[in-house]
Amino acid sequence: MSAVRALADLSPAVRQSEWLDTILKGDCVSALERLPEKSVDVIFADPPYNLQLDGDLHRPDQSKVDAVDDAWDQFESFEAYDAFTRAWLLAARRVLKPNGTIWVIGSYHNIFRVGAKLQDLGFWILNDIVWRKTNPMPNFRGRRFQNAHETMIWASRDQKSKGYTFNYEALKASNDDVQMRSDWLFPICTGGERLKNENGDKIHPTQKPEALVARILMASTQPGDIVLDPFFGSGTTGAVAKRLGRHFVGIEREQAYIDAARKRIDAVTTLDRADLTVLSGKRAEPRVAFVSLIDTGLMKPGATLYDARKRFAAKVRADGTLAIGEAAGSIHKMGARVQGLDACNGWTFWHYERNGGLTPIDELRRIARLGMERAGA
Amino acid sequence: MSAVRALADLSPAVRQSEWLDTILKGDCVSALERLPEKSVDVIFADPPYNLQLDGDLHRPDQSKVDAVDDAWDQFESFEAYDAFTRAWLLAARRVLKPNGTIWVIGSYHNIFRVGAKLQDLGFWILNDIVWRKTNPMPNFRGRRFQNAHETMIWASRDQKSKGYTFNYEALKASNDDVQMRSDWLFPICTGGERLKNENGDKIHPTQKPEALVARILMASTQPGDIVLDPFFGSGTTGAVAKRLGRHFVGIEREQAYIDAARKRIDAVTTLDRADLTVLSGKRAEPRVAFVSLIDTGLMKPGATLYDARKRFAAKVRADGTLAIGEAAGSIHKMGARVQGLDACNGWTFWHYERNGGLTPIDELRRIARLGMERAGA
DNA sequence: CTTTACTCTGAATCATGGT
DNA sequence: CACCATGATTCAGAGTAAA
Repeated sequence: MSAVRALADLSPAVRQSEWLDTILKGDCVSALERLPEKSVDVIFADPPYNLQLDGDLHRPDQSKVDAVDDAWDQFESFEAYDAFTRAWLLAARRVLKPNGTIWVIGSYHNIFRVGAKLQDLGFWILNDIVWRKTNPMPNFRGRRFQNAHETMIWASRDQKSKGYTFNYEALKASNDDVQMRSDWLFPICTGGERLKNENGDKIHPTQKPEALVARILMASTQPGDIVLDPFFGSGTTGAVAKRLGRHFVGIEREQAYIDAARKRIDAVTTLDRADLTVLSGKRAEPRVAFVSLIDTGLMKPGATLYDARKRFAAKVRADGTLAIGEAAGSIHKMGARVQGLDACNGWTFWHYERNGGLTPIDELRRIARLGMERAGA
Repeated sequence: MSAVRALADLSPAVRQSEWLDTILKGDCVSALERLPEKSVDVIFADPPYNLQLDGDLHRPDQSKVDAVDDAWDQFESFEAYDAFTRAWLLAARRVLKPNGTIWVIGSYHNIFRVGAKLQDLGFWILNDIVWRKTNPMPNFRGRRFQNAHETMIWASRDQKSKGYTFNYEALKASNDDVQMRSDWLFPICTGGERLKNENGDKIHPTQKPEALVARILMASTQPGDIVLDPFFGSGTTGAVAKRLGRHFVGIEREQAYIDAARKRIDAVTTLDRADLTVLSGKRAEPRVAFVSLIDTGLMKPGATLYDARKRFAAKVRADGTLAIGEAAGSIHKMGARVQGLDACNGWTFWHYERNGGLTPIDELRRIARLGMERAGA
C-alpha cells in the first residue's frame, strides 16, 4: 500500500522512468496495482490456458509428448480460473488509457471464459482474430480435428472509446491492398527464434512467434506507445516492442524467465523509423482437398470417375472418398490400388466425363483454387 | 405439462413418428422439453447472436427476463443472454444421447458466452472450429479488421463420453490423406442456394451454407442418425440431413420460416445408400486374436517372427504367445520389450518370412478376417 | 559441395472392450 | 466400478547424419 502511495506521489516523468522498458517481478495483479492508472496504450496478455490434461500422451512412434503441465497452468476449477481472470482483467483495465486496447490470446480451453469476462467488465470487443498455425501439432489418436489455431480477442476499454489506434491503411498496404482479415497465418515459434538453455531444452513452454506479436503492435500501436504484457514469460512482447520502437512493461513471476527475457531484449536493435512496416504473414497454402470439390458443388456424390483410358471406374461418395466395389479410400489411394502401385497422384489420374470426353479432375481443382485464393491472402 | 406426460406414455416407436423429420413450432425450450430424453445423436444450433433480444427470454426457472427493452444496459443484457443460453443448453442436453455431441455456431458477439456456459453445464469441448469465409462482408469504416470468420464449438455431453461419432478416416481420406484441421474454408450462402421470396429479398438473414453443415454431419454422424436443430430458421440442417440420409428434428417459432423450410426440404432428394457409406478404419474391424491364426493354420507353432529390420527374432508357441529365450508373452508385450518401450502394436511390428522377404503378420490378420466374413455370411 | 534420409518436436483437455 | 490386455494413431519444419 505504501508502495502505491509512493509511486503516486512522484511526477509522471519520474514515475515512468521506474517502470518503463523494465520487467516487474511479482504477481500479476499486485504488480499491476503498483502502476499508475491510465498509463499504457496497449496490453498484450498471454494468460495461462488452464489445460486439463489427464495422463500422458504418446505419439504413434511411442515417444512422449512434452505437455504443458507447469504449476502456473493449474487451477482448481472453472470458478477459480474465472476469479483469476476477473482479478487481472480488472487490474489491467485500471492501467489502460481510456483509448487503449487489450489483446488476449488463448485456446478453446480458456478463451470463452476470458471473452465472457472481458464483456462482463465493460471491455468492448472489436475483433476476434484467429491465429492459424502452418505447423500445428497433429491429433495423434485420431479422435478429434487437428487443433490448428488459437484465438485472440482485441477489445477497447469501453464501448464508447472510439479513439483507439488502428493502422488500417498500413495493414491494407501490406496485404496486397486488400483490408486485413481476422484470420492470420503464421508458423509456431521454432528454430533460432525459440529460446533454449545450454542443454537445448526450450526455456519457456509456450513462447509465441515474434511475427504474430509484430502484426499486433503494428496494427494497434504507434511508435513511442507503451505496451504492457502482464504474463511476460520469455519476453516476446518486449523484444518486438523494442525492435518496433515501442516501449514495453513486463510482469513476470519466475526469475528464470525474467533473466532469459532481459538477455533476449538487450540483444534487440530498434529498427529505423522508415523501416517500420507491417510484417506480412505466410501466404496461404494453395492446397485444395478433394472434398472441397464436393463442398463447392463442382463434383456430386454418386458421380463416376475414370482413368484416362477408361480401364477403371470409381464412384464418388458423399464422404469425399472413392469407392470401387467394396474398397474405398482417397483419390490417391484408390488410384494407386487399381494400378498396383504404392503411390499415385489422384488429381491427374482420375477423370470425369465432360462434353463426351474425359477431363482430369485436376481441372476442377484449378477452378476451386480460383475461388479460394481470395481468402488465402 | 399434460403434453409431456402424454408423449412419455407412448411407445418409443409411436413417439418418434410424431417428431422425426418434422419441424416443431414453438419456443425452443418448451419444444425441447416435449421431446424424450436421450433421443438425438447430434445437435446443431445457430442461436441468435443479437444480445439486444426482444424480450421473450426466460430464465431456467421459466421466469421472464425483463429490463432489456428499455435503456441499453450492457450488464442486464449479457445477463439476459446468459439466462437464455443456459435455458436452451440445459434443455438440449437432456435430449442428447450420452454419446451425442453438440455444435454451436456464433460470432464474437455471443460465442464466448455460449462457450463458457457449455463448460459450466458439464459439456466437454472437443474442438473449436473456425469457419473462414471466402467472401466475407468488408469492414466499411476501416476501423477494425475484416470480420472474416465465425466460430463453432463442438462438444460432447460429458467429459467421460468417449464413444461419440467422429469419422476420422473418411475426413482424412477426403482431405488429401492428411487429417482435417480446425480451420475450414467455405463461401457464405449466396446464389441459388439462398432462399428468397417473390420480391427477391432473402427469407432468412443468417442462412448458413449447406456445405458447412454437410461437413459437420459427415464428420459427427452416421447414416440414420437423428440431428436436432433448435433454431431451425430456413432449414439448412434439415435439407442437408435429408440429402445425407440422416433424420432431423427442427424447432422454429416463426411460421414464415417453417413454411419456407418445409418447401425446401420437400424438394431434397436423399443420396443413394451406397454413396453415403462412410469410410471406416481399423477401429471398426472385428478383433482377431493372434492365437486364431494358429487355430486356422495360417501360422504354425514353432515359426520364427522378425521385426522389419530383422534385428530381433521370436518363436511362435502353440498357445499363441511369442518366446524370446526364457521370456514369453503376447505379440504386443514382446514387441514392446525388445524395443524397450511401454507399448507396441505386435501386428505391425512382427513379420514372417515369405518368398524370401518379410511380411507383417497384419497381412495374416487381414486374411483371417476375410475368412471370418465368409463364415459369418 | 549437394542431396537424401532420418530424427526430433510443438499450449493436447487424444481408447476400448472384456473380466 | 476398477483393472487389464489389446492395439490404434502424426504434420510440418528444423536439424543432423549419411550418401
